[in-house]
Amino acid sequence: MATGRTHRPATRSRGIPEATVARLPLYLRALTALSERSVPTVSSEELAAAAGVNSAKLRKDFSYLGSYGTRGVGYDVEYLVYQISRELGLTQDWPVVIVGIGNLGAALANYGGFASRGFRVAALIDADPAMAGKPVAGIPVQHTDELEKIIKDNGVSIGVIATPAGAAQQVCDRLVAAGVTSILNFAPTVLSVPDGVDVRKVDLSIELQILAFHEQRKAGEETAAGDGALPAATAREASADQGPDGDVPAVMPA
Amino acid sequence: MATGRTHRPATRSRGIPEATVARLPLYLRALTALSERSVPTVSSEELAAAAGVNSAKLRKDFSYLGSYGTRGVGYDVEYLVYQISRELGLTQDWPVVIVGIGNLGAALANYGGFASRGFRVAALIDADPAMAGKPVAGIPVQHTDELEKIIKDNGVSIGVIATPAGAAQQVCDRLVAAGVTSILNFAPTVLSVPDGVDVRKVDLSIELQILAFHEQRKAGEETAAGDGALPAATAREASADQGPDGDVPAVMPA
DNA sequence: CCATCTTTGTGCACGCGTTCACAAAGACAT
DNA sequence: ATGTCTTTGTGAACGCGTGCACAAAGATGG
Repeated sequence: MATGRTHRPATRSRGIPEATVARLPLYLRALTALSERSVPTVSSEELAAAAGVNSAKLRKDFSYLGSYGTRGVGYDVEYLVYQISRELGLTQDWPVVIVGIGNLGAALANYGGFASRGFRVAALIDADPAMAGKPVAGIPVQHTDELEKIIKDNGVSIGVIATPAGAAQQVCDRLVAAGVTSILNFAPTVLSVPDGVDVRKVDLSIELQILAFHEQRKAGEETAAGDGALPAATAREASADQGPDGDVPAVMPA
Repeated sequence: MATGRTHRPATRSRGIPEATVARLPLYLRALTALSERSVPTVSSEELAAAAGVNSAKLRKDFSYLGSYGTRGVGYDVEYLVYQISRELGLTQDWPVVIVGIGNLGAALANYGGFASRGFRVAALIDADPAMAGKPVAGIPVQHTDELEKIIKDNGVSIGVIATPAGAAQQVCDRLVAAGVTSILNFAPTVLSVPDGVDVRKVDLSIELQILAFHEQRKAGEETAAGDGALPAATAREASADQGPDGDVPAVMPA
């Protein structure tokens, strides 16, 4: 033992684990619901159940933010909502641009989830000249030529890419060059970006394929209940595990 | 103490790590692109670059599937496409139902990614009677009343929920009761399902909030002042985050 | 003020996933 | 055949995330 290895090179102090960050929005949602019902306090057990996680995990997550609970009582809902919102940076306004106003882009523009939590759709951008000026979700679509100007004029740092795969990297490059440092990518492509730029991808195709894998597994277990000779173990499988982990894989088909 | 919990001997053999399963679709997409360009073989290094992962990780991933590579040469593209497709269960046809044909549901229905890889939209279901019969993406929308019948008649085991949050759990329960054992959930809700049912969720709001967290982190490192108006687009070198501790004051509001 | 009861915060151990580094395996040239 | 060169497949170490189990902290009641 005495691993004596480098004890904390850095990455601590304000370093909240990525897995925890990914769960904060989940807690926030549950807390907001409680807040709307005017529930004053909530225990880790209750909140964990509402968020679909283990209570010990939740307490540990909160411990990274500080000690906001009261032993014997629980957490103050309003206070926690504020703390998490602040930690996630939702107390400020984030202008967002959506590039690629096809079916998906339009759906995103109409998605109420944006406006509700500090996010504001600053502009909709599409490469099709015929789309220019046409209002989607009450916002007129602008042409790709305006991309750089829009980003700069609005101080946009978060961009959403909902273009076909072929255009994604090019759009990404332009967004980054114009100053965007966080990208949510719905296109089925692996984007390459310079250091300092965050990319998260969301893809239906990958999610479905993962489901298909497990589905096939389940189907195979029933019919082939011969060699294993360890039937009890099946319940342990991946069963009803909720959200994946810190990251959401994504890849759409061409 | 001394719980000495027996370390699961099972979960091996056919047990491909979840993290690996999540990457297989990524490899498959890269391989398909190579296949279309008639590239016969590919090295782990090249394929890893195309998929955006580490080559050692890729090789280990493939090692769970078996030894499909040739040392000194690489992997046979076509063969690997087949093996991964088979492993993911994509060599068979998966009928899928989409419930909730709003903006998002319609976008999903129109999404070409379904048909392209073993997935077939068997039906579109919506609770609004006015939608019934109306074709979306060439498929007539059916009313929720038909849900159970549709599931059973088509042998559907995978369901996509694109309803408002309030209806999601109810729809989920009905899908499960009718025989669906895999669910892709787009509604911002934590679904509770019985053991044996897989749920994967895709949540735009959460993804954006995670981006906002990192964005705030980046912005906070430079200066506390700056409101929007980022200087020239030289967002290139912002890396080196994780500044030395003690730089972030613990603002404690009243 | 003390006893009891509830719930937080966390030390600890465990298992999974990632990465390094290298021996084994095979292609290819001579 | 033999040697060299390329690339796979994997043993081993490491670090992160998870969950248990419990002591500390504070509320509550007498």
